[in-house]
Amino acid sequence: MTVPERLISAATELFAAKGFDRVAVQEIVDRAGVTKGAMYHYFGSKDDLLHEIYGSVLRMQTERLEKIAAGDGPVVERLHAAASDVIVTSIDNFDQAKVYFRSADHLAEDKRLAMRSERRRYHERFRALVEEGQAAGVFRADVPADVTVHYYFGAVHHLATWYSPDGVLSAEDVGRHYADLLVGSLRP
Amino acid sequence: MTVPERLISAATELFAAKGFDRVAVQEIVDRAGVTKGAMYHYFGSKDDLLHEIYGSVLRMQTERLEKIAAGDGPVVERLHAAASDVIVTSIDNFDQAKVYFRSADHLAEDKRLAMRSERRRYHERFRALVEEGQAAGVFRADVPADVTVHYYFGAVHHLATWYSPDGVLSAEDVGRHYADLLVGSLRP
DNA sequence: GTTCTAAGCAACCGCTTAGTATGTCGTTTT
DNA sequence: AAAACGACATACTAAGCGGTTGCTTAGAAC
Repeated sequence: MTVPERLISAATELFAAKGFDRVAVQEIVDRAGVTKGAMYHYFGSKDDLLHEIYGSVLRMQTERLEKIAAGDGPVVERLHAAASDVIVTSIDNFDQAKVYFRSADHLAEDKRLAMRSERRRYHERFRALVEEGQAAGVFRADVPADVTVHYYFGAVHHLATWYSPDGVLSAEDVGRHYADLLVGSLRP
Repeated sequence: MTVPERLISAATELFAAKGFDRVAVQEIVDRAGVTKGAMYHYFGSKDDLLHEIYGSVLRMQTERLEKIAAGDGPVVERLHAAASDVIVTSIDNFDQAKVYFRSADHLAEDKRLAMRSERRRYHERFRALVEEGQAAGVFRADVPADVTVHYYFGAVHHLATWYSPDGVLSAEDVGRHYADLLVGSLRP
């Protein structure tokens, strides 16, 4: 691993474990086996590290969602697949996901705005799936799609709080359960 | 308002707006119109303030849940009422709820353990409701009740991130929608 | 083989922070 | 009336923080 990779990796683990504000730059560079000079050579600030982690998760999830949503199966199946996929990939990259889920408001103002628009795009792509099902009459329409999406992603974000990879539930188990609940709640 | 009340109130607003670690004790006492001497007279530490806020929300929610769960209507209605109630009360005390939802891991070790057992009690009371419905055959049983409860409280906690009291949705609207989604997802 | 540059180090700086030690003043107790 | 006490204010400290600044070194370019 190169030095910048080691720094990102160390920062991810530490941010996931203690939260952004509880991690000193010194800890990160210690774990990466370099000094602060090296870190500030590759990254402009501590915020930059967070920004990097945050962005990479968001990009990955967005890509996958768009691919799944653009598939050609019935909308119920596509929504189920998308709902399940976000769980599985979040658990597979659990440290990164934890940082992403819990650190949105630690980003500096300028970077936060940039990220927000990309996050909105993700949200709206998901919402479009729900609305498609509503228009087709296979999903209930008395709950606004927007609310439903917030509802579901609340559940997803909360994974970081309760799920443990050492427990009895595999990532696929949770993904299936969560997707079942979502799709179930949308039955007319 | 007494001085300790003003301190709690100021801390609640600031913690809700910026997060525990981003708030200096000096800011809290400034907003409360006193000095640090006063604060450390009433509270042992900055952590104590958080602990106080955290505990009061938890106590309130637990009390209300137990009252609702112990009612004598059908389990579907009791679960719906409980699910809706937690939303409405969270929004009615939005700053407190925000602090509660987002600050669990900022508590000092000893206080965190104390809180965890009380939170578990809350969680299990809710889970018991779901299991009651499963046993009665009115709820699907292929998703573990435990997972369902985590799922729902994820959605609830996420309120702090997206909901705005100034928007078009009232607390009751959101409460009804969320409860509808939960109960809907549990239909066999 | 000299020059140039990127990579990384060690030391340091200015600032902020939670917490403390002590002082003051009005009220209650004796 | 004296003493004790509760309720704060003032002033301070010790530690930790993110970030900066030269400096050294290793390898590529010519």
